Amino acid sequence: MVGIDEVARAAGVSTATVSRALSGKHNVSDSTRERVQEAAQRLGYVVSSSASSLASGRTRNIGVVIPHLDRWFFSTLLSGIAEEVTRAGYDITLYNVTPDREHRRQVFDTFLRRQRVDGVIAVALELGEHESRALLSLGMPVIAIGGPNELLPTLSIDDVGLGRLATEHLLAMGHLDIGHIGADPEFDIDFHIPSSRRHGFESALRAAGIDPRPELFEPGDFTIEGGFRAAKQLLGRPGASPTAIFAASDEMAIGAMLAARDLGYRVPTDLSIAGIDGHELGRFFDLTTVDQFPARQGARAAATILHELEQPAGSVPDREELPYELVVRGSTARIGT
Amino acid sequence: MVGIDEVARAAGVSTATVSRALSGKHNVSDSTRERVQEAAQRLGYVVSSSASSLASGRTRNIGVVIPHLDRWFFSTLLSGIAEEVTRAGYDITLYNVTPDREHRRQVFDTFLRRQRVDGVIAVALELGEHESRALLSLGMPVIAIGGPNELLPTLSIDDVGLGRLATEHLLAMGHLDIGHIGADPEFDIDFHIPSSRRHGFESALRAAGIDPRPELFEPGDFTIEGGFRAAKQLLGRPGASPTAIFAASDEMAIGAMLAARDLGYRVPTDLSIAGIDGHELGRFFDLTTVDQFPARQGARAAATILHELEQPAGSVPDREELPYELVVRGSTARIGT
DNA sequence: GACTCGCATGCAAGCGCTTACATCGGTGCA
DNA sequence: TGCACCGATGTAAGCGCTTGCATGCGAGTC
Repeated sequence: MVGIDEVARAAGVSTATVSRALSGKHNVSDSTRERVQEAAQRLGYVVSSSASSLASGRTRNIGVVIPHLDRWFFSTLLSGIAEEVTRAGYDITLYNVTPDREHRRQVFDTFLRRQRVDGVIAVALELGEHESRALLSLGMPVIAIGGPNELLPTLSIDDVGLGRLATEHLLAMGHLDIGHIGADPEFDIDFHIPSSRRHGFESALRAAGIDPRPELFEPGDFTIEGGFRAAKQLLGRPGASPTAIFAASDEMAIGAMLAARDLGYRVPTDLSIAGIDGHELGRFFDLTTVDQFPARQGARAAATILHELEQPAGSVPDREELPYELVVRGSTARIGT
Repeated sequence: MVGIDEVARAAGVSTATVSRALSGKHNVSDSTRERVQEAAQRLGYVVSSSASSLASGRTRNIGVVIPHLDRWFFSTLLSGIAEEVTRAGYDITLYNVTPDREHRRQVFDTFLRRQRVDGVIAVALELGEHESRALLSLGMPVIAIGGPNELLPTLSIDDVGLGRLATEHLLAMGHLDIGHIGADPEFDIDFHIPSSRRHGFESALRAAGIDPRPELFEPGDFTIEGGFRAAKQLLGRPGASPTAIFAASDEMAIGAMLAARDLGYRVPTDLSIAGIDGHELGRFFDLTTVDQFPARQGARAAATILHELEQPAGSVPDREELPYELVVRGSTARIGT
């Protein structure tokens, strides 16, 4: 591996000048810079990140803490982060936290503290106080996407509003008997998103003068299969007979569509179905949804961190709301049409 | 941030001993090691990866070069890598190569050469000679998953065999008129997997004494939607009338199932459908497939690299075949049942 | 013409670890 | 008892860069 002194020799300057020329500092004459760049190019020189990091204290690397890699929402979000981060010439190192307590503790207390990264993006994790403090104590820019977090700067989405918007859409189409597939109350302890959506659902109903009926609710696990099972349950329940279903995720909504079809319902003629997320399959299934633009969420978090790194002047804003948008497609219609 | 000398002072030993104790070297007495560990724990000391890397030349970090983060196959594979790598206490840094030529060149010629990683896993990329050589010249263990590659150690899957196996299954069920959704010949230049599967398909037919009929082929883009479109095309074509369809991916097969249902076919009574991949949705759609275990592919590549890193004795085997397995479910049946 | 100033460049001291080598007590054996 | 040997520990020289400070030089100022 060629080192900086070889380049210095080749360009006839000191290593200090090579370092300055290559890292784009402004106090190098143009001619020198060109000569250095040409020499570096010719010799195939690339700075060693460990040496550079040690000397400068900057790694040009962003840590991403993420609970799942193989779920659509997360991988899409990660993709958004990756694009933005790569564009800025930074690398990404991945910390895939599993449900395993011990491993999770290790990520926060050890892995992230190895000074391998300049900043951290924590994706859709419900962080405990210890974990939040661990992130804070890293002494570097940190941003959380998702759950509200008192201690950390957060890019959060209004899950109550998301649920309300989807429900209001169904109400606006004249539906009064709306089923809901969502939060299993069991999970609520450390995963609040689904129950927020459910609150949005119920508050929209109440605002329209409708009392939520327990028999119109069915828990689901956020997969297509789970939505399918839940919808069969809901639609088969005596006395339930909803004219619309709001599922707390697009994957469950798609499962519900398939279940409805299975049971002989025509969507949307007999049953309207709406979801949340903006899943890529939504277009294919012609699913009405509230899009939350996960790729853009990732890109935005990345941009915020990068900005903070380049201009430490403005600190990360404490709390920012992410946009969402109702996308009306063919799975919902006015009642009775 | 506490440094190694604080720990040394607290434990009453030299920094050398701290380093040895913490990195699990064997020439430290048990009592000293405990004292050091206790002190490190108490002070919250974690070694700085850049300092450690610079001094030792080892980063404890694996680079993963991957073309998509948001496609099921890739994210599942990545998930497999992550689990294995994390278990060994290594980090992962992600190099998400995009179709952009310039960016791609940068990844191979610059990013990977920053000495940030100890080894590289290149996932399902068709690497050009320049790129292969760039990886080789890194002077570290490298492994490619997917395409056959003359120059690099490869974990490859027999795509011809995969296609043949799926086809043989359909033949064994008595099908003679088998449609195929797969390789768009246009893509063949830098993406050979689908055409290998197609070759497998055709060779199985020929071995059974059947000549492939061009009207029973339709290109697809590996998405559900693409499979849906292709199946409609294929099933609507006058004179085609297949009794079975083999799609080169599960996502296309699922699209084909939905299209068939749309057109009034009963699956498998009127039409058998088989795919390839082992997609998580396959179980839900009761899809017969040839599973290629992507998560295990990732885990295996990771294990190979890690092993090589720990025991540089045995070098990475040049070429290893990945296993695959026919999973028969309800989407295929004997003809005429 | 002497002096100041600013810019380009060089010098050299680290950044925080790892590790080859030296040192120092024991142990075991003749 | 003396000597070789071995395991635990310390000493200190880097690892390959970055950057504060010093230097030198040409231009601008009075």
